[in-house]
Amino acid sequence: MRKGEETRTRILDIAEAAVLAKGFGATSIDELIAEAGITKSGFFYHFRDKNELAKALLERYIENDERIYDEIFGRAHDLADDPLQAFLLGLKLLSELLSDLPNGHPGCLVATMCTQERAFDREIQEINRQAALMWRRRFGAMFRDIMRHYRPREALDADQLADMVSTVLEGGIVLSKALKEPRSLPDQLLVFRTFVRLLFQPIAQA
Amino acid sequence: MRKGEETRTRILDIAEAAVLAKGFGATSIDELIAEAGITKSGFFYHFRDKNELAKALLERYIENDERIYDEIFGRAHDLADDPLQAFLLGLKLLSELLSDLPNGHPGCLVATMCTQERAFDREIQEINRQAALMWRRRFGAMFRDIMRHYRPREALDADQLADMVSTVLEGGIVLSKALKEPRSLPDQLLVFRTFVRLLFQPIAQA
DNA sequence: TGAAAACCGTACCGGCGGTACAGGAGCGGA
DNA sequence: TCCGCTCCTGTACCGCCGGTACGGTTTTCA
Repeated sequence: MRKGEETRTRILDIAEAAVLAKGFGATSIDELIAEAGITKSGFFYHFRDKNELAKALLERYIENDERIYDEIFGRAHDLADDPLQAFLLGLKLLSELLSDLPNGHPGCLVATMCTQERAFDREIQEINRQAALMWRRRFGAMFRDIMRHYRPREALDADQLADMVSTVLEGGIVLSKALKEPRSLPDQLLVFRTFVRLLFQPIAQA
Repeated sequence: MRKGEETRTRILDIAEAAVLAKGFGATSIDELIAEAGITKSGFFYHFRDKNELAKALLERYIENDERIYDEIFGRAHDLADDPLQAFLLGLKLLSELLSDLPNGHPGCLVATMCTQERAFDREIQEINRQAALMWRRRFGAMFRDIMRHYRPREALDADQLADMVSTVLEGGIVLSKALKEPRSLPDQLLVFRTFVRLLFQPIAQA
């Protein structure tokens, strides 16, 4: 029904913000229901327990994440025919999008859930793993496409390069938060972009 | 006194492992004292509250971290005169050290504490920030030294390059955990190493 | 040997995750 | 119109956990 979905979404919205700000353990159900204006029974009507909240939160987060990547790199591929140029443009668009977040990136749920591994069940760990594999497939395909047109100056594995995108994003988020410098994340992404450009730059002749 | 220090260290050892495995919130004091073989009173004799435990944990972790970097890059600088070769060697040594960890990297306390930001007080956030700044200073100095001898193929800021080391390490840890592939972290470090080598590679002439 | 350090034991508090269960408002369809 | 389903509310309760309070005891070192 409509009403139920709306309440459930509201709980997820509130929970996501709280979890990214304070961590999962420090986010209490009492706090969520107070902000959502429902009772404890209402909460447990929607989620069997806190772990199921985590699962729903994670699934929704990953789905949204994928949508953003689809959009950005889709647009990049529309604007540039060449796979390398499209990828470099995508990185730039992503960097700009991250710059425009007023308070910096709110944090990655995948990261928060795997820094607290054993606090969650195996199902969640598996969802997390699949998310990372999806990133690898996505960017791996792009690098393979690039490599069909450009010869890299150094022999690097497409999957490892793909993982580098995730690494820089996750690491950049951590560093931005630690340093309290929101610019670090988009900047790091641009540094990586320079590396990629360098890697596929044709050898200058004459 | 001596005995007190030993008990305190034992608590920290147990806590560190538990926090890295389950997160700070999911680590209970009851659990720690059971494993340490002491009582609750004993715990609170050593630490005023859980936050002070976190602080001690973080400080000890960072200290140890710095010591490892000192050792590895110190050794690299002993083995290679050239600053670039020394840095590249240091990255390789670090990658090898990370490969040799049987169950992969246990996790970075700096990362876990900043993905759970507001669960801790400002003092801890400041310690975290200082740690990230120390990394920047350390690697920034190395890159500046390298740049005095090599002209980079692309104009990149030494501090941003320094941050890239932290980014790759932190991101690699997250990715390794998410994928459950311990090799990812050392591999990512080697990919970064290739990028650095590429960046400072002299332009080939005929 | 004596004082300080390093605990132990016990009792208690409030918050939180979670359970159980009864009941009720609203709403759509037969 | 009333049945039944969704979507909750209200109340009571449980055990774990962080934390406090405080008196007593052992251990250690000067």
